Amino acid sequence: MWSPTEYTERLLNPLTDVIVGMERVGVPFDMDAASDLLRVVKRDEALSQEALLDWTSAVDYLGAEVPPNWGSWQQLQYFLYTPMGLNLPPALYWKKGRTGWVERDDGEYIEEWTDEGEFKTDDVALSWLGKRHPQYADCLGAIQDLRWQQRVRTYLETWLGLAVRHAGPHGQAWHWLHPSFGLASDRDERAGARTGRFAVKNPALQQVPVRGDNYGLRRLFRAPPGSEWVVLDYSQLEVVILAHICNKLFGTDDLVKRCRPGQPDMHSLTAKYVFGDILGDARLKAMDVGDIKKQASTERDLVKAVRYGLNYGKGARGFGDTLFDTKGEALGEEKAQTVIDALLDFDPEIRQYQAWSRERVVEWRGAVSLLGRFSPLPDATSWKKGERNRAYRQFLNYAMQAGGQEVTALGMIAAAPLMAAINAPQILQVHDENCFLAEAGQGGEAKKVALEAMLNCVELAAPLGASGGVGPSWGEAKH
DNA sequence: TAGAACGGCGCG
DNA sequence: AAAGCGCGCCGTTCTA
Repeated sequence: MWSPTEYTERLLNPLTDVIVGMERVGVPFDMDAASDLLRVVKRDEALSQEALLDWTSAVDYLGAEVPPNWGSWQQLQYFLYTPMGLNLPPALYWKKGRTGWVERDDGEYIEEWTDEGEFKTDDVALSWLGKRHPQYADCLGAIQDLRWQQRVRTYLETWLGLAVRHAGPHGQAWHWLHPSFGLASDRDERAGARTGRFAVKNPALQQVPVRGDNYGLRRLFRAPPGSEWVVLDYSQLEVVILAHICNKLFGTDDLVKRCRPGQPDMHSLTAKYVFGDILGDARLKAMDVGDIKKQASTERDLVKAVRYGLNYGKGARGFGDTLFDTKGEALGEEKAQTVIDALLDFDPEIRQYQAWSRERVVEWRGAVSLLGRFSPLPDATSWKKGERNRAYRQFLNYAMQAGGQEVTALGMIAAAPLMAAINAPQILQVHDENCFLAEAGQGGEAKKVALEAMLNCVELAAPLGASGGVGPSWGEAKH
């Protein structure tokens, strides 16, 4: 733990210098490719609109001349459930309204909820409806497509509107985006998150689509001719932090061992254990868990999702609603609890850490980070159970998220002078990922230098891991 | 008519 | 659903 003075001098002040450097250099952006892509997206968007127009006329929008505005969830909801007459989705897709507080027999106050309310129209709900009503699957799919296309168009228009042209660190004229890091530039003066993570705004480059992106948006963030994009990611940084914390608290090293280099992939190992050894044979059969899949993903992805959800306090109720079997039905609380128990049996340290956190959050009414920052959580002693539970979940998360941010910050600080020496400045940070711009042919060397700095910036009980890549753009630099 | 509230969704 | 945490941002609808 560091003193406030140490924290300021060794982390906050030098981090500010790195941030100022990133703001000055900017993020290279391929405007020509973006303009071309914008035309493509607009065309796709028009096709989706056209397909939907057929649907609206086919079902006769209850006599109204005007088709729904697909950007309005209220109008969409009306369209789906009244003119189209789709069956009601299960309870988990309802938006419920709070009616008040009730005192239970044991004196505990809990919130009371009503089933009356509006239907959700988010992506999960639309997918559910599409499965339940195959004859409307195309229509619902077109709505989902249109939403994505509209979103992508908005991204592109925003970036195109913000890009400026000037010479980069290696001398070439190119287009650049200059987001604000940390302290925001608009009316919101918050300096990033309470956990210490900082924000990247105008544009929000920490949210550039990557999962399921069919347009290749990250390829638009392209190094100028004569430069190369270098990216490095910490591997499961928050798990490493958790392993370190457990080692310090309980003297155990089960998680630590699993982070060591040369160990089998953590999530695959866990999946094999949870679905094979633990949920094998009798228990597996009894709960029909052999069919468990999270949409089309693998058991590894499911176990990974459960591990991260658990780390942040997600419970059987939540997992029961967000994990699905192969039939597309929600797993349910009971089966989800079985999966959770299996993972906790595999990693007893997590159970220990959760019990410890339950006590500490009440005692401290706050949480402490790896290097000693304190985050107040006064709700830990609220008379409302929901607020107490939330404070507990925030406590769980704070240790890992704040710790991860501190490690990343120290890595950036350690890398900065070394990268300056080889003319490869940092241009972006996305929580556990650092991007640099190297001179052509120097990407490999730059990657080595940055990796070394990132891995050795702090001494933890569990070893840090990272991997990286070099390429002409952000999208193509991935390993 | 500007701002707040809300749903929805992008990322780690 | 303050039943997984942390953010920013967009469009629609509500409200002062």
